Amino acid sequence: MENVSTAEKRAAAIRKAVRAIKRGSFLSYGEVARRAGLPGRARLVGQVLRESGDSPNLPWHRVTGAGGRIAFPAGSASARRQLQRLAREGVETRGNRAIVKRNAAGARSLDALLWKL
DNA sequence: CGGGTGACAACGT
DNA sequence: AACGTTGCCACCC
Repeated sequence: MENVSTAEKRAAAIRKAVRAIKRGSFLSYGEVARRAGLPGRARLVGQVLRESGDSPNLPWHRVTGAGGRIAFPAGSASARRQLQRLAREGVETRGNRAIVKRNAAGARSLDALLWKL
């Protein structure tokens, strides 16, 4: 049997976490990393998604930057593709970002305050 | 070995 | 909202 490198294991954990994101919702790279057991490895998530390509098996479009920000340059083909897929799942979008739902109390996250959403 | 880079995040100004 | 800095880690010169 071939040796499964730690890199491959981590990639598998990340893809699993991404597949677990429910339709109509989205998570940040950092949150995906945390759920994959790799806290602080947000960049690794991006790297794995990039090399994983666009598989129907992997809902990469449900992974956004912090606060729903789309990681791709606004207007780029990839950004539009991601926004369109999110919108099709019922996620509200505006500009180059997905709108983060606020809780019932109307409280916004600390980051949302920083980003003036 | 050292430095730059990147589908990032958090904090400060 | 816009930058600059730092932390993070895999890769590539």
